[in-house]
This record gives sequence, C-alpha cells and structure tokens, in this order.
Amino acid sequence: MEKSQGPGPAVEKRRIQILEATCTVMSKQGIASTRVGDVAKYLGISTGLVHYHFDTKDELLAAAFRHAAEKELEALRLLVNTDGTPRELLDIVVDYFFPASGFSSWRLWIEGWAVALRSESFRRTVMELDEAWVEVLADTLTDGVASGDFACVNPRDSAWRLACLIEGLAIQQVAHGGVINDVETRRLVADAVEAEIG
Amino acid sequence: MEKSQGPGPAVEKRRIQILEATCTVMSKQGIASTRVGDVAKYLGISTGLVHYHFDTKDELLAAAFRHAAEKELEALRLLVNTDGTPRELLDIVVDYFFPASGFSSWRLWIEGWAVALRSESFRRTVMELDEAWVEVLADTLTDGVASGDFACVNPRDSAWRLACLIEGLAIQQVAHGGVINDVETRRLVADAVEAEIG
DNA sequence: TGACGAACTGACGGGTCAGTCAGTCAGTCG
DNA sequence: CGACTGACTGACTGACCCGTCAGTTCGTCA
Repeated sequence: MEKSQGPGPAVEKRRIQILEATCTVMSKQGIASTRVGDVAKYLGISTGLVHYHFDTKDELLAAAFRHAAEKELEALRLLVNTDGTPRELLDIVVDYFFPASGFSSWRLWIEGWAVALRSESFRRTVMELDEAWVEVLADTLTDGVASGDFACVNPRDSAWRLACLIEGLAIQQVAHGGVINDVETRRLVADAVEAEIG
Repeated sequence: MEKSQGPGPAVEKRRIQILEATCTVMSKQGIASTRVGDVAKYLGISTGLVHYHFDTKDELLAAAFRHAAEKELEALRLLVNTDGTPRELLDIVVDYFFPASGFSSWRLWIEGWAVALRSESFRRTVMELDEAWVEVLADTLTDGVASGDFACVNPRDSAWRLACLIEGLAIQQVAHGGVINDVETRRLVADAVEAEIG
C-alpha cells in the first residue's frame, strides 16, 4: 500500500489501536490488574503481537496512560478555545472536571498518581499533564483579570488552589463516596471560585 | 504469663507486630508490591505464621493500612487536645498535614485511594479516616467561630475546602514534585486559611 | 508424666503471567 | 517466479508468589 519509510502508517495505526484498547481495559480493571493478555483478548490478537509493538508491559501502560491524558487535555483546550465571556469560559473549565461531567478519567488519574510514586515515566506524565491543565485554568483567570471581570490578586495561585481543591474533592467523591456528593462538590467549588475572583 | 481468654495477649502482640511490619514494608515498596514473604522476612518468621494470623493477603494489607491510619489520626487528636488559642490550634492541625512535617503517610494515602477504587475494605477505611480528620479540622474551626476568633460562614464547608486543597497539593508535591514545592504549598494554604477565617 | 493445644516452620502445589521464539502468511521487489 | 521482509500467531518457559499442610516445639494442665 505504501513504501516503507520508518514505521509505516499501518504500524502506527495498530499501535494506537493497542493503546486505546489498553486505556479501555485499564479503566475497567484498574492499572494494576491490567494484563497483556487482557488487551490482546480485547482486540482478538495474540499477546505476541502486543509485545511486537511494545517491548514491556510497563512501556505499554505508560504510553496508554499518556495517550489517554493527552486526548483529554486536547478536548479541554478545544472546549475553551471558543468565544465567551471570561466567566463563561471559567465555568466551562471548572465544570469539565466534575466527576459527574464529561471528564471520565478521575479513576484513572487517582491510580496514575499512585503509580507515579514508583514509576519515572508515569511521574513525568502526571506532572506534565497536571501542570498543563492548571495552566488552562490560569490562562482563563488571567484573561478575566486583564478584561477587568475577575479580581484575583494572583491568577496563578488561584488556579493552583482551585485545581487542587477540585482534585481533592474528586478523590472524596470517586474513591470512597463518603459524605461528599456531586451537589455538595459543586457548592463547595462554586463558593471557592467566588472567593478567588470576587 | 496469663490465662488464655479468647485470643491471648501474646497473639495480639504478634498480630500488631505483623501489622507494623506490613506498614513498614508497604511504605517502602508500595502496597501493590508488598509480598507476604517480604513481611515474613522482615520479621524473620515464616510465611506460614503470617497466614496463621491473617487468612489472606488482602485482609493483612487492609488491616495494616487501617492500623497505620488510626495511629496517625490518634497522634493528631493528641496534638490538638492541648491548650491554645483557636488560631494556634488551627495552625497545628494544618501544619500536621504538610508533606514535609510529621505526617509521613501521604505516599501510603495516595496508594490507599487508588486501592479503594477496587477494594471494599480499603474504601471503608479511607472514607472513615478521611472524614475523621476533616472533622478534627471542622471542630477546630467551629470552636474558633464560637469564641469569635474566626468568621467562617460555614465551618464545615471551610474544613472540607481546606482539607481537599491540602490533599490536592500533597499529590502535586509528593506524587510528582512538579512546580509545587513546600514553600509554595505553605503560601497557598496560608492564603486559603486567611480567606476562610478572615 | 503424659496428653493436649497453641504457636510456629518450611517445603510444596498450583495458578498466574510477562516475555520469547520458531514458524506462518501475505505482500513486495527484482 | 523466487527471494525477502514485516506483521502476526500461539505454544511455551521460567519466575513469582499465595495459601496449604504435615510436622515440630513448647508451655500448661490434669
């Protein structure tokens, strides 16, 4: 179909297919319980083929996690890259990360942080992606300050505080679903947002 | 040394010894990489003995995690149970949870949340203990409001916001140590505390 | 003293799973 | 056509590790 030039596009296609399958399996079973055999079975291929494309299981899991995280970040950037008042954009960003909303990866992220404690490649990924999405939030706040809509003393600080608050609340809600439910999460975050930009 | 009455005190002693050894190994290697054999080797006993006291590995890990968490909570309660102005007590509680301070279990907690996604007993433990330590914070705030030192609109909400903020920051700092360091964490939390009680 | 049971050992069975490897098959190039 | 290559298979291996169990030790009680 095409001349061989480095890895052909067919190979790249298969790679991505395996990555997305791995994401699906990881989401369903958890990172720690994901077997190479599960991914292979999910696609109806052999385990040998998975190892043909990824040397080790660790490499596969790290690549799949990064793949999922980057797709999610891209979706957020697309969402923010629209017209609207700073307040509308801020609401979009904040809303995106509510466990009950479009952002479906909290479970994966919670596991990702844990794996990052021991794996260098996971550490890099969660660090880069965490910082990237805080940056989206910080940019939104900065724009609002510039236009006079928001009154943050320091938009970057506000962004980190809001991001970490949302992360913490997501853990409460997703990991053990105690007294913190979705309604309460929204109220707590809404108050914090007002305090930061008020 | 003593009559046998249910499980003798010697058994209980051994149980706790195994629990603490398990905590040590879990902290060093991570929950997922903790083997029954590692715990046994650490104590210089056989794996059979570990299974004599704990039916399954899951039961052992869950019990050890709860043991560690309860000890840490008890230490916090002791710390707060002293005389001092509401402001001093609040500082003690907040300070206790900085990654660089006495609370040495952030790594374990981050893993605990991840395990809680799949294990019912871990879920219960992290839920109960998370809520218990927020309650300590909430009580401190409530006392301060009652004495007129603090001006929270809703101490319980403030407690949850501060707790989740600290959790989120701890993840940034402990799990991947990006741009958020200890100095910055303290500043971000201090500002949030002022905003909540101001 | 001898019976008994609780605490403990260490070897082992059995299952799981990552990674390997010899070989197949289809497509391509000369 | 025939040599060659890249994608792929599936059986296999070697390591790991949980949980079991037959047997040992030792203190206690009759």
